Amino acid sequence: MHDLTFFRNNLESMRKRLAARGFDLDLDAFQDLDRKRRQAVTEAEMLKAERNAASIEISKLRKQGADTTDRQQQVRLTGDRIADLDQQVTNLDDEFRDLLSRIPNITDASVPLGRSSDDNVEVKRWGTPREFDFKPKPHWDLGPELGILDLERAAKVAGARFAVYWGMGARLERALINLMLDVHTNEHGYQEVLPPFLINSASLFGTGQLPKFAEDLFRCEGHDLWLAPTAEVPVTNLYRSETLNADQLPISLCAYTPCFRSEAGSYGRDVRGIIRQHQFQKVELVKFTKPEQSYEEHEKLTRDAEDILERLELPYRRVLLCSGDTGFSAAKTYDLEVWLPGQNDYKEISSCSNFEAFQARRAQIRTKSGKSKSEFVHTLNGSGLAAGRTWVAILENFQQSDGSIAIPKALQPYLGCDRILPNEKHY
RNA sequence: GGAGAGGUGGCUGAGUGGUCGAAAGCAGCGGUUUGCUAAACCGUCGUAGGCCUUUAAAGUCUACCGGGGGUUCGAAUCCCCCCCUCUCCGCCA
Repeated sequence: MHDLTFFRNNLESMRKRLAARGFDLDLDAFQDLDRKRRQAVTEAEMLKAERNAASIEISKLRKQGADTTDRQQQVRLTGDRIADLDQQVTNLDDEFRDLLSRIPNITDASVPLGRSSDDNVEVKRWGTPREFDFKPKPHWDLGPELGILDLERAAKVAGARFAVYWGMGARLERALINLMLDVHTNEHGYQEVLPPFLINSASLFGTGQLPKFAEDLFRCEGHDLWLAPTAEVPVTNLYRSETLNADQLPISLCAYTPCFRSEAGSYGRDVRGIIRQHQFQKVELVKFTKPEQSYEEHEKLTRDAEDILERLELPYRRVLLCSGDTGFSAAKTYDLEVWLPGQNDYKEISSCSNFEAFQARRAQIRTKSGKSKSEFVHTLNGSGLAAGRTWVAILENFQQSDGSIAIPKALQPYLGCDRILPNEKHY
């Protein structure tokens, strides 16, 4: 959400910058609503001042023993008009807030202009895709053949876009999560948190998923609770409505959580395998920073995510999203894409964003040092990494001609072996 | 799920219908005093929104005592609903 005063004072330039990311701001609608709201507020407040004065007057008169019935009757009428105006103000406020809360963040100056993912800019490439002396298989063949991935039974138990992992498949997922958490907490300076997986509407509003993207979420019937689509939501909202001491910033947190997404509108995309699931596991990195340090921390956070890929010896590239492809709340986003031999392409495995004050303003997360006025923090987050897609990358990149999977050195202590062989107990 | 207690400013904590945005204390900030520190003393000290103003400041008004509704000329205070915290009981991993 934008700062109203700033937005109002810079309407034309905001309109242009929003257009750069493909959002069409209706200036007339904005100004009209803004003007109507201020009119109603002004009128209601004038009447309230009048009523307050009259109440004090009545109080004095009654102490003197005067009959105030008529005066009370008059004020009562004023009260009715106030109630009427207050209702108008409430309605206009809601409407205005709704309008404001659906306007996306503006992108940073370093973000290239563009309309779609075609205009994203590759800024870096690490590792060389391996040369195979046989035709590499996609994970949806490898997993079931090894008896470690079972999509049929997942469909029975839950439905399409769910997975069941057996034996070393399950252990591989757990090993990846443990490796990521250990590296981030021990070597990158993040504190681990384990947040709730169900979250309320206020939290989703704070990070920007609501009100605009409700259809992407799963909701618990009869409760104000939703399944978290990413740990970004519960972790960023840990400090909702709080003022953080500037000396403590930046605060770096990492969290393992499952993530639940309805994937409405993704029909036909990534239907094979486990690239796109209703549930996937992820280790998330979240930072709260002072405004002036957020871009430096954004680079660091992205490097922290990349470090995991490098330890796992997985070739990847870093892509800077263009204005049109950057998400609703973000000012700047890097996607990390891992090489998947089975798809013969790079595929998103992490997304690292700087939201500047956009989420902090929605979630009321401030910072204050000494006597300076409090200001909104900047929030950042990134996957470090999506475990499901890392699982896929391990299988596809390290598959052997005999169908087994070699395990990169860094992961071996976590998996307890250097190779995944066919699961003899998968019936 | 049942019974009870409670939610007031950064914190502690008064306040049961009328200048209460709210006593007092602590912390914070500014100052006086002081060889330094400490103490003492004086002052100051919430947030948001509207009006005014070129912006800001100042000024002024409005709102805010967990959230929402109601009663009243007037609500932190009375009534109703909800949420949260704590204690006990039940249930449960």
